Amino acid sequence: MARTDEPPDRRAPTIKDVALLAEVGIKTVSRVLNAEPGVRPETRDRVLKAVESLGYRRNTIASSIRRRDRRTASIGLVVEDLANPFASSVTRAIQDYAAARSHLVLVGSSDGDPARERTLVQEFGSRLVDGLIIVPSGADQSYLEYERAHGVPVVFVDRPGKRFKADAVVSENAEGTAAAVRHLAARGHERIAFLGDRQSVYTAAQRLAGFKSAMEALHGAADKRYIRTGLRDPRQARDAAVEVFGLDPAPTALVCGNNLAAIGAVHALQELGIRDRVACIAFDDVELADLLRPSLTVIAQDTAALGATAARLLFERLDEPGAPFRRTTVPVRLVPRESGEIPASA
Amino acid sequence: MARTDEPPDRRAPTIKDVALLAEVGIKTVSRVLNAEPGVRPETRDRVLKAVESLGYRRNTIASSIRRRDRRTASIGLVVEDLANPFASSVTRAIQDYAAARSHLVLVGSSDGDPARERTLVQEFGSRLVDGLIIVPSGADQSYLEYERAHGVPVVFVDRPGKRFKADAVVSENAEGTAAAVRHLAARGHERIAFLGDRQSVYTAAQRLAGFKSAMEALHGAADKRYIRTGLRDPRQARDAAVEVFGLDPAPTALVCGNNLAAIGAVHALQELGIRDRVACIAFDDVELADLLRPSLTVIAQDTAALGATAARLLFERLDEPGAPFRRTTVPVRLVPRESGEIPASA
DNA sequence: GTCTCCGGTGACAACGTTGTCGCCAACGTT
DNA sequence: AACGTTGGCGACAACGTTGTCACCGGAGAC
Repeated sequence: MARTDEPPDRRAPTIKDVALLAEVGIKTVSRVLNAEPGVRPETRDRVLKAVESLGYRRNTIASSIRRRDRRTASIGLVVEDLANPFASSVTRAIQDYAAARSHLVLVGSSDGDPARERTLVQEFGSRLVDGLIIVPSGADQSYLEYERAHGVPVVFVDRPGKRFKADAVVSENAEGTAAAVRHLAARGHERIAFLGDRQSVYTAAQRLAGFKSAMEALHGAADKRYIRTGLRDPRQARDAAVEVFGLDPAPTALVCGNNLAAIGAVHALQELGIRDRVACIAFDDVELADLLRPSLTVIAQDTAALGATAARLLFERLDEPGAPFRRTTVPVRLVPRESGEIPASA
Repeated sequence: MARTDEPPDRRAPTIKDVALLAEVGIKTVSRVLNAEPGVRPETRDRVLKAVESLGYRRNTIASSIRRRDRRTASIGLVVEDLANPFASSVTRAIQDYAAARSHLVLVGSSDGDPARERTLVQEFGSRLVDGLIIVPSGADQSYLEYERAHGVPVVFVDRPGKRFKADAVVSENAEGTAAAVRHLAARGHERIAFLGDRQSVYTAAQRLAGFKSAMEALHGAADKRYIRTGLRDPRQARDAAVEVFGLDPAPTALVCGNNLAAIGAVHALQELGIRDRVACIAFDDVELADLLRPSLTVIAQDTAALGATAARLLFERLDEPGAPFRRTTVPVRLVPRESGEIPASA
């Protein structure tokens, strides 16, 4: 007995259905849909009417498997953690750029795990993305040769990849911390502490390097006891800050290498009751930074530019695969608020 | 003359290449890849060796067009603005749930524009996503009937859809603001102000409703002069707060309907110099809320649960298309900090 | 020895689309 | 009148995969 309780037509209409209804060949439908020449206006109208009345929608992925360029009009993005405001802001900018070129974005979070990053890239690859934008983790992105060999270009964002040359966009990290140091020095600070992430993370290393070179230019050299790295979360940053400000003499100012360090550090200063006396500048702008007391001076990254540039580089690479690789930098901006203005004598 | 400067083999290897190398038929390769029974272990090994040596990777989308279930192992997600921490946090939770089932997530931002939402859904549809998770905007989601008719289930998150019945997960918005009111009332407050978004936004309406009913239960009714809605950004919220706290008698406490309103309101209280005297509870947790002085009491939404539940509902719907629709609610949590403890007499 | 059955396998169609090619009618040119 | 050209169009192959089916050889039943 025939089953009649099935939904009548689960399948979406295809060009075959359209062709049948419009009484033309399937190729003519394809021509109309792709705006190819060689179709009489009245035939075109018949096809469009059939498309309309069936609610036909092109099957992009079936089309892509047959098309010469194989493009799926989608790109893959790997960030460390999409829940992090830095990542989500960059992602949003990439989305907007991609949308303007009618592309969709597949997003995955690697959590800084190279294996997870690689898995995501493979999953993207098997979905035939046209290109990849990656915030690289780990010490080796050479596995990406496979993607490139098969026509999938890669752009790195936030950090350059390792063992794999490709287009990249990064912030001017070293310049940012250097500017922070100069800003503090101009307020009379000489004993400036630094709290940062693991040095294996590109941005963390760059920011410390900028800090050190600016300190050297001013005072000969930075005091190593005031520099703490390898801090992965606010808790570790807090503990490190408590230690550093327990030194004698204690620093009079503090530069934080990222927002997690900043959160921990402000907690520590609060607990120690010296939040009003120690100058503080943090990398990454944070929501509400201007509502803290004292409000927090930050080195803000231009996440919109970071994302938009990464997307631009990718699309330009798609348009011109043979062009030389480019590494672009995006300026950071010191946003002066109260915490950076506290003088050394406080 | 033949062009020899082309890359030697841009095309990724296919099962045909694998079959050739392993000296088997393509169907046997397919069997091995899909772990179908009926392949001798030694044949299997030959195939796997060939897969390995060619670096073969299954073309998921070619496979999906032929497969009976047509699944592409990808889902589409429409949020309002991915750069918003609420959205990115929910997205991250959905990603994780999807990844655990080997699914990828396509994400788009609607910016609250119903037309954009619809465009995104269509783009997702033409990429053959297996399902959709949507934060709906506008007054009519009935266009989703098309997707459902063609086998693409929909789950709403954060707000229910309008004119379209589907699974949905929302926060206990009304309970949240009601709890805030009760919390303030227990500290002696009777004149409590409310700042919120446009009432056409589901969550904003729910939160005001919870506020009003709790006020009625306590004091008979809320004073309408203390209630301001339609606030779209921190600037408008600030202005409204300045007006409300200029009234005589002024409110002694404030409930903010969302984080943007909270930011504006805290600015206003700061400017008016009454930040230490007016109690304040805000919907949505914000980074650094605990570092403000006074630290900000909030009604935190469980974004992780919201996202995970949405994903779970979607996958369960995929597994069982005929089941009755479910609307799930996720509890909110009042996080007591300093600003909620300020007594009415302050 | 013949027949049946079954595990293992491959040839081929099919998915929805685009690329290639050739057909037909209408037209202009010799 | 015969010929080439052109615009408009459709038949069919192909993309990389899975589904259907039939084939082959050997084991077991009679």
